[in-house]
Amino acid sequence: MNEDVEGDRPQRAAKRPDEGFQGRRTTTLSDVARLAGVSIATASKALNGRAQVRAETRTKVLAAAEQLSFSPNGLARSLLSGRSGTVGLVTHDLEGRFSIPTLMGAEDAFGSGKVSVLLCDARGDSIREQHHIQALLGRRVDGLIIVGARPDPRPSLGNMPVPVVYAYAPSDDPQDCSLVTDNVGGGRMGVEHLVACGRTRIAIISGDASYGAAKDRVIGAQQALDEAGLELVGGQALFGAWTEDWGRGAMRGLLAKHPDVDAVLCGSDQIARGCLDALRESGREVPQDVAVMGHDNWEVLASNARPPLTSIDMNLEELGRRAAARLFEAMEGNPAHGIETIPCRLALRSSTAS
Amino acid sequence: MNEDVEGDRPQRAAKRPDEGFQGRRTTTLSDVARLAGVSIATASKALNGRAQVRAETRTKVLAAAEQLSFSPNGLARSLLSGRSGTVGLVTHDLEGRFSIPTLMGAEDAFGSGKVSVLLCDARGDSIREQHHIQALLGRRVDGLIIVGARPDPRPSLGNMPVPVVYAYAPSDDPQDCSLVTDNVGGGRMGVEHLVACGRTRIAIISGDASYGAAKDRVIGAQQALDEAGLELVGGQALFGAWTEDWGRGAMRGLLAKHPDVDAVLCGSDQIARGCLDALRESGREVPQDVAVMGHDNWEVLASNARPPLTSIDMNLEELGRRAAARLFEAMEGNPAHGIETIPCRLALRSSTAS
DNA sequence: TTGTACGCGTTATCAA
DNA sequence: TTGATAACGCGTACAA
Repeated sequence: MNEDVEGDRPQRAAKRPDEGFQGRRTTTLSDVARLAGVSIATASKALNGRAQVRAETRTKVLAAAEQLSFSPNGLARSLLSGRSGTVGLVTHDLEGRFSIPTLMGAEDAFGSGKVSVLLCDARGDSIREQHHIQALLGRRVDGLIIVGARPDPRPSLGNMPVPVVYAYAPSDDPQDCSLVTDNVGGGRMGVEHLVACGRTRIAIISGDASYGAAKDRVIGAQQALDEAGLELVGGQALFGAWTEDWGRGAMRGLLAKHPDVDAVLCGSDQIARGCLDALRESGREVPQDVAVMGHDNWEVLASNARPPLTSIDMNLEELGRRAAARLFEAMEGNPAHGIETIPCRLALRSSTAS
Repeated sequence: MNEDVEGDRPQRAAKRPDEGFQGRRTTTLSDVARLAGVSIATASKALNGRAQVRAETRTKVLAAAEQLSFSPNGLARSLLSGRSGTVGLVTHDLEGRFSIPTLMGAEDAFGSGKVSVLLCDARGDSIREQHHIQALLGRRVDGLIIVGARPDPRPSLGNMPVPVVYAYAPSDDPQDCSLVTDNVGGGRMGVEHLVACGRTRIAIISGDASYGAAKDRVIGAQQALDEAGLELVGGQALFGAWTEDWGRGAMRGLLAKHPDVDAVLCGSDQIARGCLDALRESGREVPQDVAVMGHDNWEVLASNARPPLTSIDMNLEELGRRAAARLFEAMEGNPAHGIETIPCRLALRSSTAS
């Protein structure tokens, strides 16, 4: 049991109380300095590319660092600089469809640089949210992104010691910085596309009326209809649930009462899938007889539909990237206020190709 | 522009060079100590519930901390303790279906306690993976979880300064600790369920043959068929793609050649959805005439199917939790080795209810 | 060009 | 019971 390995300074071996893993101490800057035969300060300057160091010395230090596979301790750096280089991302919809692209966008916008994302799932529970936020603040995150589960306003966190950006679900305080998808614009875009395809007998099968998203999309669609001088088939949008079942049932009812319908704008891709099924079973051809549009552009549903489904894409990744950008700006001292709306995008497939 | 706000110690105001946000310095332990009229050491003890402090003093300190809404600097703590209380989670499939539940399980297992998750998306790129790992190591994560995009073995990261656990995609080094889903067992479970439902003319429509998962599931199914003394309808499993289209086409072919088939085990829920469509259009009743099973238990596909789809659930959340647990053990000095397999679970719905 | 010394915010150890 | 002090690992004035 004599310590004849790693011959250098065995007397430190017993100093650390609680060596969880492998008992191998991580190498520090002073290890590098010692091996290179210089002071810690010089080693630091050499490694950080400071100018005041002789080329030969720098080479020596770099070699030593390489040999010891030195990696500077970010915690120590952060402690010194006052910024941790991390942001907290608290999501309320990790299992769901909406937070993931947002998260990807944010991770994307940060990832390349020197910022890492600490992820927490609060699952719609404000107690848990508070808990996570305290933990993140304790870790001295430089900022927070709060991702909601649905686009309805949520209570503000109030004054926080770091900048906060709300994504998908806006804060109810207009002083906060929020980013949301443009549901009104999405609905409008849907109708405009159908009109451009030459449709005039348009119906809307929306989702759960308790969601602001459902109503907003209908509002936008109605605006576009008005501008085109068209009446909604059936007189009003149909509200129900975000399911295929609802889409099927509603479509059947619609066909029974208004067999001359030539386009259906759906509140989600799931609803649209139900519509497509009902139409096929009634013998209608899509898009020849009836055009169908979804919303969300959920790839697995839209691409695999028969025919593949034209859908409104909410640009969630862009929303995430933008949230990250806004947070970044706020961290630099230029906070934005109010609600910023990210425009939708048309994902064109065959279900409307006129 | 006189500083007559926050009256306390304005002379420090100009000390910090780079006040990104609000110019408000975060309160430190020494602020608390000063306000409470005690030393830093005493304040620390009081806040951490150490015994050697008078009750009255503790109250005083607690009050001061409360008043200043003090939150201890985790970075300083970590620097001292040598553990950051964070783990890095590198995923290769953030947009996909499999990493999210795994991630949730891991977040769940850690989240309640004192560990936070740093998330990185490497997108299947080993360069990016290496980059992220270096960044995480620089942040002194206490461990790493590597989540693959599919269950085929992947190259080991080799010796790392912290414990590593591989989830979903195992490492090719048996000395590493990996957790995977039981694809063989899942296939077996599928056939056993169909046999228990009284089916004897079973066919298999699998996915992309280049995936180990596709082949493994078939192997397990074949074992169960052998044990039941049954022959596979068509003599062999059909391989194709992970799409509804493939499921539809394959099912049609199957019905043409083997109209007496009474059960189909599918390689995924998407494939199963295609099967169901083809069966319905051929006039077959599910499950009366033909039972159909999926794999993955992808809620949005399985629950909304007609009829709702029985599926094999891979227990990915459990896999994530287990990965977190194994990582935790390794961090405590008890690393596990080899590949651990998480059993599947039957998600029973109407498409097989005999 | 190099080295010394200080501070970042905590906790633990000792002495008072 | 309390307080001064030494770490933790690094960057950076300042002195040599």
